[in-house]
Amino acid sequence: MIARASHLFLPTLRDAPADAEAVNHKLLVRGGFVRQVTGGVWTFLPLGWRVHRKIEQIIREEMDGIGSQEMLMPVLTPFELWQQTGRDFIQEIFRLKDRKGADYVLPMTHEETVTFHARELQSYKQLPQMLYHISTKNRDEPRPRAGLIRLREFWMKDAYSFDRDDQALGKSFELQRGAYHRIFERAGLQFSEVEAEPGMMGGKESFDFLAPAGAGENTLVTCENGDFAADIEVARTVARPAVLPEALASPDEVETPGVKTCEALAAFLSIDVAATSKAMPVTTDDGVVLALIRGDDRIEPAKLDAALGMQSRPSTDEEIRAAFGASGGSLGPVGFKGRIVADETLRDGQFVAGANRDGWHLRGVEAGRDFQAELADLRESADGDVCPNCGGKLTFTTAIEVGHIFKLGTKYSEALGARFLDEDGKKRALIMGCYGIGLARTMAAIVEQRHDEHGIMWPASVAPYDVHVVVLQGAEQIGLEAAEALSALGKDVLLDDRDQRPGEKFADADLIGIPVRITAGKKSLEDGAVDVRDRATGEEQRVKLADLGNVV
RNA sequence: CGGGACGUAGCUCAGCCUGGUCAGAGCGCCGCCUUUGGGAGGCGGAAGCCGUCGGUUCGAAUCCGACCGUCCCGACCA
Repeated sequence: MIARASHLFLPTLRDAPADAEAVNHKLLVRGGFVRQVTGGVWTFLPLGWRVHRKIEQIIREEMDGIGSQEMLMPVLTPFELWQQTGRDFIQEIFRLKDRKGADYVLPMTHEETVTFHARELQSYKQLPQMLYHISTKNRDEPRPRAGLIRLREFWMKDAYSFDRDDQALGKSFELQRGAYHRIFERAGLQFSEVEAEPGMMGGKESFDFLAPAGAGENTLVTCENGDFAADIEVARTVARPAVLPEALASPDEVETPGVKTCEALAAFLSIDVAATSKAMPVTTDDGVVLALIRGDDRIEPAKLDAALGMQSRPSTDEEIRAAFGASGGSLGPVGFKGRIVADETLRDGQFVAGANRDGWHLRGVEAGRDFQAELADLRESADGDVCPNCGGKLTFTTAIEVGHIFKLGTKYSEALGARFLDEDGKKRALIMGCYGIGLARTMAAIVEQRHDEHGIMWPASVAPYDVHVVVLQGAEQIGLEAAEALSALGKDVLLDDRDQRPGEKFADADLIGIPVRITAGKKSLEDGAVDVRDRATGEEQRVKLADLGNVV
């Protein structure tokens, strides 16, 4: 196939839009792949849609390859289904009414709908089943951002597995996991599979596929020795040991006028900051809870909520006053009547803590002796932590969550009554798993990972065209012949036949990032040949038309 | 939803502080000429309700207010 650039809607730009910051945003807009219609809502222009469809096709092939069956579920969904599963409270769901006043949602995921259909599975003999579809999702995002990374409308591949028991679910899960690795490898993406938070999905086990990128919403923690990778929200890494002062037989009150932070406290007492403790009061549905971490740490909210088993938010000044009788800066666990959750780093040893009296602290406070607390991993992994498996050095990388797989269990099947008869004649709820991939995010991640100062460098597997033939003046004939020869070999060819200056054509070619560029110009014409250039390496060689098939 | 920045031509921006030839530039676009292996050059041209509404003023892109929108940080987040 040959596409003539002179006829395409391919609006490349010399400048990036002023409000673009993320690399994927700048390059995809400049290259004429996408345009924003409004916040978080984008059109894929012809070139961008070709890439999107390439990614889609890779996913489709790998899904089909593990026996997952493609179908298509509607976007417009009765709200009633979401009420039945108890997800009607989620803020991000787009809601609308029809003219009769009936409620609908534009869902961000299709558990409800697919489970609605799964009610037709009635016997263990029909299991296992894996169903998927690739289609539009909507989320009423409070803040879309970073180009194609956080959108209000996007395409997703979501697959769902239905099994009779946990063991069978394990098998489905492994099939999906394998397919995910193949999909991202084929898409030319560098990624890590990590343990993750299930979030609003519910369920027990979940893994994220994180692609390191210059822009992204996740932080990937990896060990230099390759034996550890986790999202920072769940990373259990090892903190540096604290230098603790001599132990005291009981807590000792010390006046600390004007000391409000742990750093100031440590300096005032001439001790290691890690020998202090930081009190973080949070408010939950059950009232104020004290979260306690080491003075040099920050709290990881996702871990805290997981430890609490409920959502929390920082307490207000009034709530703190009422609960502690003191203000922030002098809070501590000793004498606090409510629930206390302390980080594991505070399990052993004595720490300095607030005295719940403005301007005073306690030295020699010991968990278990001076206060009772639940111990949990609450701290955010920090620079200087080491690998929990081997003690190796850790690196922290911004990453894009391109995929995620969950073991859901029976949450949706029970809520919607999707049951089957097992061999023993008993009715059981289907055991479900769900598996998602964000298409536009994957595309954005590829751009983030594979670009240089001139533009994108698509891997061949997802490039919008296989070859970019740049025709310069005086070489129109051989350029067309080259394009036709490649087309006859089954290649998709973008033929730049525009009446533009060479520099402009080359710059556009670099920007668009098709892996192979062929230049037909007077220089090569003298040899009856064309110049074949690798976009990624910049290597160029002169090739006779007859030999093109061996090179491209 | 909190904090910050911004909104002038298709894109990037100047002008605003100090109201009155301020409707401007570069790139892009259209026509002609010239040029052709890394965004050349010349001549001519089209193009903006200065985000919207309201207020102040003899007069508003410019000052004030409200609203809308976009981006960034945070909150939030399959």
